[in-house]
Amino acid sequence: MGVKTAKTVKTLETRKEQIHQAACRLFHQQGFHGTSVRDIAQEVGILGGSLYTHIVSKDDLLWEIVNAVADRFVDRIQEIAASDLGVMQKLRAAVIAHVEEITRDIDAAAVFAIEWRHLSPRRRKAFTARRNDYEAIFRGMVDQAMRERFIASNDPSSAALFILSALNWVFTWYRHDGRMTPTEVGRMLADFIFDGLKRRTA
Amino acid sequence: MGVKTAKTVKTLETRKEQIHQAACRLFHQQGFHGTSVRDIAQEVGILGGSLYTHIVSKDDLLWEIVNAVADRFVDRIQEIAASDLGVMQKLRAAVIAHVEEITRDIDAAAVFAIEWRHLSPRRRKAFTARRNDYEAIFRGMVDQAMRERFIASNDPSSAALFILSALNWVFTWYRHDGRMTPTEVGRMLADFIFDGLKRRTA
DNA sequence: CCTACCGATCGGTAGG
DNA sequence: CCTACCGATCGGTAGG
Repeated sequence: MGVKTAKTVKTLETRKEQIHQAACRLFHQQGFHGTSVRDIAQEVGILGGSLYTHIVSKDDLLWEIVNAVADRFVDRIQEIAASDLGVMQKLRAAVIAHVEEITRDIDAAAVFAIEWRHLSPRRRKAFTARRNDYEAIFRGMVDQAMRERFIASNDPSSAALFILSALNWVFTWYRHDGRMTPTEVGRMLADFIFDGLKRRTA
Repeated sequence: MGVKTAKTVKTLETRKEQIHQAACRLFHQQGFHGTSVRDIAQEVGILGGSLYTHIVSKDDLLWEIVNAVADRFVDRIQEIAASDLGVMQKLRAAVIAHVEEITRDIDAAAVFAIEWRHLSPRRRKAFTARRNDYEAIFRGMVDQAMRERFIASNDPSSAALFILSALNWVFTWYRHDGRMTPTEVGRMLADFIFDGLKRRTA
């Protein structure tokens, strides 16, 4: 037994990570309530009851998944907000980061976007609060861009909702075997959002 | 008993309509697999087994709901496509119509957007085909607008996905007690999509 | 539309 | 991590 004891790259994952990955895939494909703990266990090669050595409850598993995604979103935008970029560059960077995070793991992104509704009421509330914080940072950037007269509208809430809407649906159509990288898609969407589709006649 | 025999406006609905409405609400709030046929039955004041006088199966109920929504989307865009409007006016009208249909019944729109995944495999395929047809009409308009040089990009697929993304997320945040009507939201989003958020410096 | 029921499966646990 | 099990609930049906 030397230093490289891993049989394959796959088995470097801990069982916990395997369970998270399997749960993401199944929650995305079949929905939270359409996935049984036995489905998840089977995917990692154990029986249903044995899952409970690794998880507290099915609800707790969902909670860990959506929180891991939320952590990444919040980290990315806080770093951008704290940078010394101009406000329009910050907004562009935030759009690209959002697309990068959504496409990093489509299954996890889908669970984050859709299945969080099925958290227990207490946790659903906590999740909504975190997402509101994230969106508030976004809205703050939009507001500043309006005050600095880069953005035309005077309704930062609606403009922020427009941006986030355009981004949040990406998980339904992005394909990793397509012709664009996540960053390229992010840049393209940033162009569409800030410059619009219409040809500038100037 | 005169002409106006209805006890309340509510009881004018047929039992079938009551069931559809209750199912939409519950499928949206709890998800398809998180809603039992007994939940739906309780909402209309009968027992679980009695539902089956009105529906064939739970899957069939979901199918009827998503198809009713699909019918409305397709009707609206076909009427616009067949009109004699200019291509940019058609696109604007299609954006507004899409928002109007999504906000007409938020519960139904959510089931249409999200819960269709839980249809039986055969019906899921049929649903995807219908949605692809709808999106193809949208994409055709975008393509024509590019050929007529109204739209700058030369990638109609990506531009159409951008538009539909911006619209399809609206069901998560539109509130009927908010300050804008569906048509106003549609017009605003059309402005954002085609003109962009950035102030035109011309 | 209800009563009464079907077999299957659910999330989760005890004890090893 | 498995064996064996818990009470609860699932979608759906027969017979009235």
